[in-house]
Order: sequence, then C-alpha cells, then structure tokens
Amino acid sequence: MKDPQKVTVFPQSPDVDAPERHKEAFFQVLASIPAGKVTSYGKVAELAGMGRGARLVGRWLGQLPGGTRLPWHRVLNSQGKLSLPPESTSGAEQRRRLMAEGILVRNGRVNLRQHGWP
DNA sequence: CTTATGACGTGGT
DNA sequence: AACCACGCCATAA
Repeated sequence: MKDPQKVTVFPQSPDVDAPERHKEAFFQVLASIPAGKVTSYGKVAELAGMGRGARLVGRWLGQLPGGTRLPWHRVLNSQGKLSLPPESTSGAEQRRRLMAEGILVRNGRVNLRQHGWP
C-alpha cells in the first residue's frame, strides 16, 4: 500500500489506486520492448493490465519527459503505422530511431510480421 | 453535468 | 488500401 490513508474501512470501496499500478506496469512493459521490435498501444495496455487503455497509453507516451531513455518510438498503432505526424519533429525522430534499429519504415508503416513484439 | 478531444482499436464498405 | 462509424476512457472546457 502506497498510502495508508487510502486503506478504506468500506469492504467494497472502488479500487482508487488502480491508475498508479497501471502507470507502474506501463513503464515496465514499455521498458521491456526489445530493440529492433515494435508493439502497439493496445498491446502495451493489455500487457500492463489496463484493458482497453490504448488511448491512455498514447497520452502517457506523450507526457514522457524529453530526455527519457524509454523506447517510446517502438510503440505504433495496431496496423503498424506511426501515429505521430510524419512532418513533425517527434515523428521524424521516431522514424529515424526505428531505422537506426534496423526497422524498415515505408510510407509511415512497418512490417509487423517481421518486427512485431511479442 | 454535458461535450469535445485524442501517439487507439475493430469491424464494415 | 482508404474511409467511416462506433466503442472506449481519462482529461479538459
């Protein structure tokens, strides 16, 4: 328990600190995506036990600090397409990083058959 | 309290 | 492949 104050006396209280666990799991999953591989927002959510939290994963990725070491660039949509605008700074950076890991990006998309993880 | 808004996903045209 | 309509869900307005 992170905060003893939140330990409720009500047996059926809502799980109020689920978001904290989710974020924790989210970081762990993100950090475990191997170089040279990619996964999807939905898959990250699933692996982190967030259910249908794909959009939330996207939000959190966008909030990562600029200098993070976490491989945010290895997360694409379920079709293997980069969701970041290709002309944007971050979009170009994502493409650059993927290519640098030996992942071919053609028309803003990568081959999941080849680089999909898990 | 309602609407709008997404680094989303799925299913149908 | 491209588009669209919904569903989803936390946040913002």
